[in-house]
Amino acid sequence: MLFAELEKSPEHIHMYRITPLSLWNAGASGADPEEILAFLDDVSKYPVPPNISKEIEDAVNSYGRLELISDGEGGIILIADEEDLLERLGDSKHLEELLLPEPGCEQGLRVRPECRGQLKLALAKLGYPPRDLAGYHEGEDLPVELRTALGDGGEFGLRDYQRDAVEAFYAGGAAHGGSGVVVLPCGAGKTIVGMGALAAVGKETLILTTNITALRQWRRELLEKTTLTEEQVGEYSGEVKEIRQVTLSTYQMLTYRKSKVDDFEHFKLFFEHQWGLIIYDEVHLLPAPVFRFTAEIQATRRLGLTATLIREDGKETEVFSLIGPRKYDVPWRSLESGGWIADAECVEVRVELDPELKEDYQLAGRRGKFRIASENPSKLEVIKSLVRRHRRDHVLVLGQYLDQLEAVAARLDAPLITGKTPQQTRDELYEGFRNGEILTLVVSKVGNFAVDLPDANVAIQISGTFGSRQEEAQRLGRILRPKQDAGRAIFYSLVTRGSGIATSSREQEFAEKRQLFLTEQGYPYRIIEAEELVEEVDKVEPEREKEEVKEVQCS
DNA sequence: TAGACAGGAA
DNA sequence: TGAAATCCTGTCTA
Repeated sequence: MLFAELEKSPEHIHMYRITPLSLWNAGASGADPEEILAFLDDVSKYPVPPNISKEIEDAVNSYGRLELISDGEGGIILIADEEDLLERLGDSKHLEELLLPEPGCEQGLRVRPECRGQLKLALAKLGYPPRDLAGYHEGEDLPVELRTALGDGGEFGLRDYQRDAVEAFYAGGAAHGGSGVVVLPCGAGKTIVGMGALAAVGKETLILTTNITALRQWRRELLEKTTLTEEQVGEYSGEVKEIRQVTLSTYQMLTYRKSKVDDFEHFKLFFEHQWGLIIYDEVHLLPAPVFRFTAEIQATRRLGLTATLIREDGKETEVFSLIGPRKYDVPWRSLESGGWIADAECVEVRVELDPELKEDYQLAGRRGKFRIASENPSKLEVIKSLVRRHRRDHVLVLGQYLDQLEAVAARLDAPLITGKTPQQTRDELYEGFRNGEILTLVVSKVGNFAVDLPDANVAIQISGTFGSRQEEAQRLGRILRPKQDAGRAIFYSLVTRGSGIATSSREQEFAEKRQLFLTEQGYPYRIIEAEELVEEVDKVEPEREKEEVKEVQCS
């Protein structure tokens, strides 16, 4: 039962924040306020104050007090569970332009159909997110089935949680099912859920992704795992402009404008076909203008897929209102126990700031401090030790600053991939990493989004964006694909320790924020001191290395 | 007509 | 808070 978000997690304490949005999501997924209150009473030292219980109850129940329904003739009516509420809304200045002027019908307020999205957003801001039961336009039929058996005899079917996700999304069937967000960790098969939804809906579909690699990956998987043929799947990108029964495109394509004042040229893609379903891949990265488009196509079924609903820009309400409520969510840890994703351990390594930089650090401004702490050269030694300890593992070194990454790559004598690296070189390096010729790979921010980045079992994060929880989740996801030998995955995060007594560094503060999401998902961070780590590696590893050499000689 | 590259956008 | 990466388009070259 998810009805709160982790806000802070200082040692041994988790601080959750209960927000209207978190309660709406709970309400939308069928949570009972009684259950939530019972849970709170159960874990509270003192009884929950009555006014708080009331607020929680109201918030959970406020999702669904309003409903958008169809009048059967193409019109949309807003109805409420109480006359008063409806009256107040009818008088509201904020809603005036979104409703039709005539009082119209007995049941409720008539909505301007083209304002359906905006109205939902406005009502959510007023604290009454409506349940949208106004239905969807049909869209062109497109019978699709998942190939349940692959040619090589391997069974391919939906895993239980994937089937549950599809069902949760499409609950209510053709009339009502069909808008919402499914939250699944990287590597848990979000594309499969998308295909399941596509098959369930059985209509022409538009799929939007963040980049071309993801687009191609979708295309490949669609052709491999469904009955769709090459002729039915089209790519609408900078290179190719096909519009087929299933069309794949990128957000950047839709948001492209020649200049700031021009129109969005490719917006028409939304109206080009009678799409029965739109799939938003990585919905947490949805660019702001796409919300505007989405507000205009509320009569089309929408599925949002994401590993984390967190948006660093705080546009969660927009996602909730315009794409739909959270329909399905599994804690990462529970997929781990099912063996669908690898066991992972998170370790924060605290590193002393290089003495020569201490003065600079003191004098630097807020952002200067973060940069100096992030690029702390003392991290080099620690990285070296970690790589030495994991010399038989597949290690990814992830960082934010190019200078720093170059220094690390040079020191480790490992290849570096940045945004400037040509695709061909990337492919070669990825291939080398995949087949074990390369054991350590240094990767810049490209690693956050590159779907083709091979799996590793050890990740060392040496610097990252200002407290981005999303990035942290993305990076952990890199090592979560289940390993054949059931080996454990380890995620190291290097953080410069605060210089003063009992003060944290700027980097530490951000690191704490970054770690929230993982803590929420059940991945606690173990903290170790860099000095101890280096010492231990220096003590233990030479012995092991000798043994390894012996083994090699014997064989 | 493909590939390389620069420039703009968010 | 700021740096880095990406994609799309248009132009130039061979």
